[in-house]
Amino acid sequence: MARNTDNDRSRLDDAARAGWLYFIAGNSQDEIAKKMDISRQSAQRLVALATREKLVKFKLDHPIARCMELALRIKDRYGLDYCEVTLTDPSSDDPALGIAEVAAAEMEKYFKSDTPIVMALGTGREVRGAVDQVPKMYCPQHRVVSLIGSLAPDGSANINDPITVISDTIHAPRHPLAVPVIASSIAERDIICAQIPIRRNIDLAQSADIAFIGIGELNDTPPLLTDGFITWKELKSLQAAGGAGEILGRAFNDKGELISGETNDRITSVTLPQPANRPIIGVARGPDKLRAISAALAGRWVTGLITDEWTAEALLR
Amino acid sequence: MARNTDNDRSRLDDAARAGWLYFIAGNSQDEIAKKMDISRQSAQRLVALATREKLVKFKLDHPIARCMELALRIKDRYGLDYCEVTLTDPSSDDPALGIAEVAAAEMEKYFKSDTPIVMALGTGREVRGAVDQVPKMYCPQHRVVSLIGSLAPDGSANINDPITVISDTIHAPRHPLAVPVIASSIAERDIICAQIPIRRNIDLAQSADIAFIGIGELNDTPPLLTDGFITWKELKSLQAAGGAGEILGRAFNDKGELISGETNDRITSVTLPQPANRPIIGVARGPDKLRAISAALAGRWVTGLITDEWTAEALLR
DNA sequence: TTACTTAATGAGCAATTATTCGTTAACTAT
DNA sequence: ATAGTTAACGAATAATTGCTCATTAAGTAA
Repeated sequence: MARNTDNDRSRLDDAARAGWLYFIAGNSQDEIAKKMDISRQSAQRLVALATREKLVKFKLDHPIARCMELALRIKDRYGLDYCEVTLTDPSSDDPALGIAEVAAAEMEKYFKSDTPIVMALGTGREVRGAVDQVPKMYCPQHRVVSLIGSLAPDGSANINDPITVISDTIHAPRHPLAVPVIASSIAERDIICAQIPIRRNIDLAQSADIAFIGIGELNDTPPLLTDGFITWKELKSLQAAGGAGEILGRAFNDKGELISGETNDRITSVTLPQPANRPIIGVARGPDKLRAISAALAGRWVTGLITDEWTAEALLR
Repeated sequence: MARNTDNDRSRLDDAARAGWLYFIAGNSQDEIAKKMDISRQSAQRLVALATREKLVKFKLDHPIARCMELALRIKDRYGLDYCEVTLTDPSSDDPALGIAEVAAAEMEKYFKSDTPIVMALGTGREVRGAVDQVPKMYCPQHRVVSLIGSLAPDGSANINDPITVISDTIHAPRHPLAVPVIASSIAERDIICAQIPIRRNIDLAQSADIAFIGIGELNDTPPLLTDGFITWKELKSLQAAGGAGEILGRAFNDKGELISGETNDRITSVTLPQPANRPIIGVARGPDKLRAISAALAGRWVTGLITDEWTAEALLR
């Protein structure tokens, strides 16, 4: 069990202090140990804790020519308003590595605005990774709204919903969508979405000033399946219908056209305009998602893309 | 001699790439070496270059209870609108360590504004350190203006003037004050300051939305002396008149009252309102400056202060 | 071309940092 | 109170990183 929170807090304080001395003041862990009057090992542990808990953030502030060029070409080729390309670590399989940091910086930019905005968020590891990177801020003027249900198939609410996290981070009111992602029938979907509070959130989400969404793959192990939102049979039938990817649970083919029927009819998530007519930023990278991203761009589901070097190069081939 | 710039650029690109793989992707230098197909030592050098050139920025994102509390008490005690307290590295003698990063973040906040602002800057290592930390941005809507002359005693223009640097960093028009810091006589000062272009800049600076200034000490080795702006004799006479510190070259006593006569009459720098009636942030820390900071606060020369834990504690004693 | 200067390189070594493991301390639930 | 569980700790050691130095490559001036 965890000790009391006070203890945790002061330990994090110590970690922050150690991390500061290490990264900003450039001390060795030995020096930190002396200054904080702890053992060298403890100093090491505090520094590790500070990085693990992301108390210390690293930011790369240099325009890498190759990435700039790729971003420009992607924007041009796919008619995007916005594109950001970050580096690739070929050996990492973290689907959010790099792009999460960039997406977080972009989100932060919006939050810094004085005029109130509404930000809509999807789910997925990329969006989740991004909200984790946003620094603590105080902006009660903004609102954050979910684009997709937060109830797991077993009915449990997802406490780690990006909306919950970001709302706590920036101290803004949240509007989660407390509904199952996929209803058991079309009729049920209609009933759920017709409920006044739900309806209101959906309306809010549809009028959001900016949206960040993941783009999901529909190969044999998509999160949709492994998280239990759809069955193996449903996946197979989406694939058979030409499913290339999904956004907010809605599957589309390689041209980016919605697949009709199947689970698509029972999805409760917010319907995005196609082609996108307001800022919708897709956050995705990696070989697994290449086909899905390409299809999403073809279908003009997004107006912006945050991806990595490898994916950008592949998209341009 | 330096090789061509293209070479430098691509080396910095490589450095950024290595730094990214190291700090963000968490690779070891060995792994980086393999991925970039260079030797381990080269990888190490690139990572070092990336940190040295500040391509990778470290940011601490955790409210350290002690610093928050000190900031609150300073604000309260000295009637400031704004105060930020950062950590202290007792063994470092860098006068800007820590506070430069905080000041840079604060500047960035202003620059992120869409509505055009005018930012006025003083000189000194703290302000210089801060502008060095501001990331590249594109904000031609803002203007930056100097509060103090940029001509050294020998008549040479200071290419490393904070105004020049920040103007390049954020791509905003600059308004330097191309005059000697101290004129040789009161009459000369008046003539210099009456020139139309100079006059215009001074007016602009006086209407700035925000100003960041250093606070200088008047002990036996102040930068004013070592940089040759004033003579040993002038320093002694300022000290004899009770000089406790200086802002923009103007000396004041422990109560923060301007010393009359002496070099103060020949200073060409912009006159700040006393007490300050618009946002003026002082950036200073350290035992050497304690007396000067205390005097500046007493005289209400600033509405905000960025300092460190040690100085904050000392100011509250 | 030749001599000279500067920068980049890799080897070897020193210093620092990370991990593992056994022990102790602190809390929890009975 | 007591057994059980978890976190923190320091020692030892493994791994990584930083530095020095001799050498090579590349550019520069005569």
